[in-house]
Amino acid sequence: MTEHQSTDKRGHILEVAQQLFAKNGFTATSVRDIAKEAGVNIAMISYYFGSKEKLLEAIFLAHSEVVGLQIKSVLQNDQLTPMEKLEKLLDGFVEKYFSQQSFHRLAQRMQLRNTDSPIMKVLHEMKQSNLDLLRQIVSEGQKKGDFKKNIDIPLLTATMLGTANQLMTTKAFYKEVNKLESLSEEAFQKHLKKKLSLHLKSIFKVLLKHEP
Amino acid sequence: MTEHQSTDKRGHILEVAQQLFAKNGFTATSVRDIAKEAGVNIAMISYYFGSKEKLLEAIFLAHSEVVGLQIKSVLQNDQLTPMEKLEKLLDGFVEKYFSQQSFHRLAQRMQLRNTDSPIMKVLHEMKQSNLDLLRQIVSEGQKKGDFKKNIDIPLLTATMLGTANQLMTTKAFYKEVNKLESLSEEAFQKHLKKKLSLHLKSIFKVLLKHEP
DNA sequence: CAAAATTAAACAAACGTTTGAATTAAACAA
DNA sequence: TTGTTTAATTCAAACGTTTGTTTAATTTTG
Repeated sequence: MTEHQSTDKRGHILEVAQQLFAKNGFTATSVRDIAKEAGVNIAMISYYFGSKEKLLEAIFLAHSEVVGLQIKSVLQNDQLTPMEKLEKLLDGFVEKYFSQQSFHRLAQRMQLRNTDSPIMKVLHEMKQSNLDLLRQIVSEGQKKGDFKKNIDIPLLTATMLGTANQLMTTKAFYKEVNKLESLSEEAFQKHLKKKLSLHLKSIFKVLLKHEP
Repeated sequence: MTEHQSTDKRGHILEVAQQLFAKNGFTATSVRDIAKEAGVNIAMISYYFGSKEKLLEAIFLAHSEVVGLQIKSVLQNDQLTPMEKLEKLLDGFVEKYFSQQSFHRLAQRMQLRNTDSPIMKVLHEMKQSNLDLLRQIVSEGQKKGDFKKNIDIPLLTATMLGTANQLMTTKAFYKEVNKLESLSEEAFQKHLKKKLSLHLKSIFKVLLKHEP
């Protein structure tokens, strides 16, 4: 999308492949489809990545390198309350999710496979990182007495990611049901992002906070 | 699973195909895979269903026929409170989800496709049915003054189905994180079912009820 | 000039589907 | 019950495509 050929052909193939894999699935996408869409010769996939499977792995490896960076700054540096940190975490999650929609769609597909491969390792790390971060915030909130005890954090993260996934894969349905067809795609995305963010925040708040 | 060959070969193929499609995906599952697993000749798929694609449609059509039956009884006949009806709805959802795991996994895959086909029509009906049912209960609760106004029901259903989907596709992760490896598969499923049910109930309760 | 990048062509393997013959089941008449 | 006929089912084999990958020659780059 940003860079174009000639400068970074490998990166361009990676980007195009991610889009197609996300849209149509790994098996349903042929290397010829990718080559045609990227404007390169078929043999370049083998040349740059070795195989179609390794190309898929390269996509996930590329994403694993940028994981867990912007998060820590939010968590440790500030003197925010646990609840404020939680809000920042959820905002960051939604923001990242929306800016990487095709990757998350692809990740959903790969999760359904449930084989053990370098790909699942990357996904496992991402989930673990989400989990650890939330655990830390919740733990802090519990020590301060702001949050309940006995929080099932894996379930919470399942709701977070699951709601985002479900909303994204059925956004056409959501648009139709809420009669939002008149909105531009951009405006709709913005609307959706805000809705999801508020929704997750209210769920998390209410499940974590003590009854008044 | 229940019936076996000779009596209902068509149904047996349908069942086997659902399992394989759910596990490995539509494109990644060959008609030879299905035929071998079902113990029939390859040509029988064309004979009974016409094509691989029509076989997939037949799976969804079979599920569309059993939709929206047991629900209405829960909703209309009783003199339950809206909150009690909501609990029954969620219990029914979780129960049905767990008893039809492979279908829901397959449905998740098809939802990611987002093409318009008879399959998406069936899925659309199912979502609509869930939505309408919840809408009715919520509306009743609002009239009685038990529930808040301005509930985003599509978002709620996204959380319901999304959480279930996410939990199911990452249940190995959930098992590992919660150190439940010692449990038998059966016991683990039971544990998961109860957890999910309570989790969804508390989310729905707290998002619907007025602040005390 | 050497190394890296790019290409068209070809490869065997796997794919969904069809064919036409062989087998089994059902229907019917005696 | 028989024997005969018709339809439904099952099968191995083959069909034409498409698949991912490789080859070997060519072009571009440093």
